[in-house]
Amino acid sequence: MSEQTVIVDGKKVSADGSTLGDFIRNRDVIAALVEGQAVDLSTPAEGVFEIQTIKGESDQGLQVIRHSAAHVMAEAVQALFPDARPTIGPATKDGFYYDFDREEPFSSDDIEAIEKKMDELIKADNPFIRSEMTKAEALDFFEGKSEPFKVEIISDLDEERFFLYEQGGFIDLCRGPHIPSTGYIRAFKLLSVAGAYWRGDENNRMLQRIYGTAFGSRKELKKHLNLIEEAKKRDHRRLGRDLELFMVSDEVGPGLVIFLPKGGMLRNLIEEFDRRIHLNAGYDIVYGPNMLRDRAWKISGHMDYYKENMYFTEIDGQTYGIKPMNCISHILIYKSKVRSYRDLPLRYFELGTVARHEKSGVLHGLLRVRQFTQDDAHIFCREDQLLDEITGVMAMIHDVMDVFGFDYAMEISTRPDKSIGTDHDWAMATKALRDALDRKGLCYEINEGDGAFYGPKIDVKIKDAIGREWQCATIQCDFSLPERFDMHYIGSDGDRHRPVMLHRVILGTIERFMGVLIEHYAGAFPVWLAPVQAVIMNITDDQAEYASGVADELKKAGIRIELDLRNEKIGFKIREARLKKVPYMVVIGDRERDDKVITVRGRSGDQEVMDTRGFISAIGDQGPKI
RNA sequence: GCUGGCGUAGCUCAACUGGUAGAGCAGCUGAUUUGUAAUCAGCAGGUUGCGGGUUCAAGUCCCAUCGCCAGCUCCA
Repeated sequence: MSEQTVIVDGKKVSADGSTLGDFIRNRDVIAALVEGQAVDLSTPAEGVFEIQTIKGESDQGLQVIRHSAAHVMAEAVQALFPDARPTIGPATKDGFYYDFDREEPFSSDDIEAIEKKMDELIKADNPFIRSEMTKAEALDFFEGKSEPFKVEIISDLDEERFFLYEQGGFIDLCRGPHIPSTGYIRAFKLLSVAGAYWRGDENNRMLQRIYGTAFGSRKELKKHLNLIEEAKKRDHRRLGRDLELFMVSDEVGPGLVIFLPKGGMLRNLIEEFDRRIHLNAGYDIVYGPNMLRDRAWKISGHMDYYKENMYFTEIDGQTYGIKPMNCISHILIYKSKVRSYRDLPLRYFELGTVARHEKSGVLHGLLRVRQFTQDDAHIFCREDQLLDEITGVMAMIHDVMDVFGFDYAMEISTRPDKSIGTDHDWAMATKALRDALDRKGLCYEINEGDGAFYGPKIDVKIKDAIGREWQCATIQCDFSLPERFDMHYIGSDGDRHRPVMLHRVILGTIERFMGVLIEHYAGAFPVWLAPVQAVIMNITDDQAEYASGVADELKKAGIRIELDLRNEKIGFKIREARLKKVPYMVVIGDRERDDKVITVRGRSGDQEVMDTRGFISAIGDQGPKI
């Protein structure tokens, strides 16, 4: 061992050391970056000149801690349940999991026992020791341990060197890096057990996945657990019931939503806004029927590719399919007469209600249902108009998300292996999608090969209360349907040409959008969306008449109000209005009646005395400027 | 659809190892006329999701079915 100097986070550190860890005297540091690569602190220091430290609180550090926690969990499971075969156990966005193959399911008692065992293992502070094997050695080793899943992983990988990590008595195949020793895990919690298919394929065996999370400190962990609790309070299914927005009924069936009066009002406000922006953007409003003869679905290809997801009925010996999409009618509208190149683009908009037979396990409140209404439109244009049209749609999406205050992420999905359309079509359309985003300077991810078989698409995702992402807006190019329905227009050259077709939604579906919206606002909708904008409440019966007069005046001005004349204390009425998240409470006592004014109390508790007219104009100013 | 968990009053939850289904809130009635997050009292509310079975006896145990929840797969 000889003295060596390494630059650690820009500072020179000299030490007699053989590993990177010898140059760091800080238990917050759990790994290091060498030439941009994350490595263990046990990595030999020989030949290393400069490192950056990775601390437990950093995103990268959390990943390392969580991944290591997964290993410790696997060790605990192996110790307690030797029959459980380990498979894989990565870190995730906010935790980790490990999948096991075991006949008997893990019970909540088992989870508790595993957690306890992990505590022991962490206390033991066993070091993570890295070693290396050739492919043959690794295969031999895991075959010897009867771990078929590891053997499968190794066989499928096209690499020669394999790395293993050992801590305590547990050895796992792993690239690393890991924390120096188990004691570096300062705060973790196991959260749930669920099934998961081996390698994510539903044809494979179902494994048991144990979810957990870990943080750099107990405080951070507690914060995270609180966040989950808070998110539960925002759950749109709970708020939907508490605020009397919607319901689902066993008699009606799963995935079928009934909107209650307040939810109906909210929906109506959203739809009115939606129609308005589409009219402004040059769309025509159209309506198609909810069921169409099977002949139409045969032409569209749905009978071949989408039949399992459709509902059918028979009328006069003819088969009809309930529409799972709105395109067919729009195409038929296009084809109802000969189109000239001068007519294009044509934009048909419909709040179209569709029905899809979703698998029972995926239904989720308003976010995943079996009958829903899309704010759907189909744009038919010439190739040279495609970029402008996509740009126009992106602008609408931007404006609408801005109105509601949503952050969103975008993805472009490109040509899949199985697809139709020419190379020219795909290249041209994919370029148009990219150019539209680039033109607006928007960031996006590319999902190679994830497009529809009939064309590339842009997906827009917004987040719900607990960070789950939901697809709302989407723009899809379609080379299939114009072909199948033999659509055309007459060009300036007098020849027939095939139009380009875009499917697009802005809100996506009204149901889902409302679900995300409820969670986004935690039920406290902005004034322009609030089903009830104000509750008028009197203090005693003496002001009932005056309060009714105020209520009439507000109602006449189009303000959505409720009149609370019940024989209850004002504190009780205010409490109720607050629980219902009503934006304004109009309090009327003797003072207000005598002075012919009202006292308006906002959500935050601030109050202002004003006359009715002033209140009306204040509320009227709060809608989006469109 | 798959794996696991769970279904008790409108809502939130009780009911020890099988032994007469309870409470709070909401609702209704009455009293109270009240100034900014819960006034008091009384009443009513259930074939324990639905259907079988075991047992002297089932909310509780078993089977089946419907639904809900978490995750997986799929998807707007």
